[in-house]
Amino acid sequence: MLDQRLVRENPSFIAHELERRGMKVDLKHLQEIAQQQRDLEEIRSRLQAESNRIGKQVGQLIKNGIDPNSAEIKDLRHEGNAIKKKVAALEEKEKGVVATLKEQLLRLPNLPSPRCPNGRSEKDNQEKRRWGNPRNEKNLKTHWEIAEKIGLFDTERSARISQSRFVTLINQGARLERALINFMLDLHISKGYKELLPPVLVNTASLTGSGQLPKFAEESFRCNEDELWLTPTAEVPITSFHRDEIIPFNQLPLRYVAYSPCFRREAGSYGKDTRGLIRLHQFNKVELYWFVHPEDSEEAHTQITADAEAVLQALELPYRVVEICTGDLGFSASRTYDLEVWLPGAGTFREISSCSICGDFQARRSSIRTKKGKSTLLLHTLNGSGLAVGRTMAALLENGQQADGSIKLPSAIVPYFGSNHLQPNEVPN
RNA sequence: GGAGAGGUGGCCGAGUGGUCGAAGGCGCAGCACUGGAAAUGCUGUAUAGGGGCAACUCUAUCGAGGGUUCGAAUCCCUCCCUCUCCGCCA
Repeated sequence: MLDQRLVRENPSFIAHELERRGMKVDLKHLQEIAQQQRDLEEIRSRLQAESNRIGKQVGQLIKNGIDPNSAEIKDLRHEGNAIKKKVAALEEKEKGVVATLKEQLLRLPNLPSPRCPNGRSEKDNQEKRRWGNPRNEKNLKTHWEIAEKIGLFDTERSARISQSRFVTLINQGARLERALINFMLDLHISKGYKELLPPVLVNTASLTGSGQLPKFAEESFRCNEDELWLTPTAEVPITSFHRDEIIPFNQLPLRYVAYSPCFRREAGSYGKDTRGLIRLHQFNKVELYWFVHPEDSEEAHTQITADAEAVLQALELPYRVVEICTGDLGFSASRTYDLEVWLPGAGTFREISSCSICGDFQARRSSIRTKKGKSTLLLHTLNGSGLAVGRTMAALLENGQQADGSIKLPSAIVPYFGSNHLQPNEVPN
């Protein structure tokens, strides 16, 4: 959420910054509402002060022994009642104004960082660097072709269980997924991250706090009978882990790592990536999340990205780092680096991690502050995948494929998986 | 699901209609004392939004929302949450 004061005092700045995102917004109306809200509050609070004064006066008089039924007291009561009527009318109006204001504020995305490069779309994202040596042989298989041969997962039967875009991992597939989750968690924990295993059913306030609601309701699965949603990312519960808190300055930064299944409706992506592990309604992810002092957030962004990269490097997976331009920036982010892993079977780089700095955007929505001396201020939040597990498995399959149909696995995963390779399954599923 | 108890400041805990943002204690910070510390003493110690250069000041907040009243932490209604016992269950 954007600062209400900024809306009031400098709406043209906001409009200009949102234009960098490709949004054309007229904030004149919103500014008026914000101003109106403040004016109403001012008038109302002045009346309330008057009302309080009368209340105290009556109390004092009665205490001093004046007859509660005297004319003097009666007059004060009348006066009090008159003010109360005025306040009630103002309050009702103010409530409506506040609701409208909040509703509209919650739908505005974060302002892009001054460092975020301008651009209109995905096409204008900037490649920053590459790591590793991508394989480029012809006739490399896609991960779903490989997986079918080895018997790692079953999508057809999963549709029977659920719908399309769900997967059941089988045998070595299931084992490898577990191994990857544990490997990633241990790697991050060894760097000082604190592990959380949060609920995956989250309430509306949580989704609003991190920015998924109210604008992207159609992207999340919702429970019918309860005010609960399936979380689309562990970023949501982690943000709300500290909602409405003031975290002492000396406790920052707080760095969390959390594994969670993630649920996304993927509305509007029908027909895209229909095969394999790339785009599912349910997938596993290990998420990194930082709460930092505002002054430290730029540096933290570099570090959280490096921590995500460390997973790819340990797994010997070639990737590139892409800086997202203003036109492609996520709703809550002010600046983002995507990590894209090389998928030789598909012959493309695919996003496997997105590392964003959200500034005070989520902190304001979730009311998470820090305290330095006497002054409290909103802190900054950052998140990054470390990594999307299904996509990591896809990358391992495509990058590790051998001429004989087996898959060579990186040594880092051996202690977790128990083997350095995968063999085609002899037994049909 | 049934029965009961309860939600007050960073924590504990008092407060059942009148100047209560809220006693007391703990914790924390500063100062004094000390060679240094402990102990002790004094002072301070919520958040948000307005106004003011500032000192300061106004409003709101005692789980949430309504209501009664000149006045509500205190009375009434609704909801949420927590705890205990029983039932059920992984």
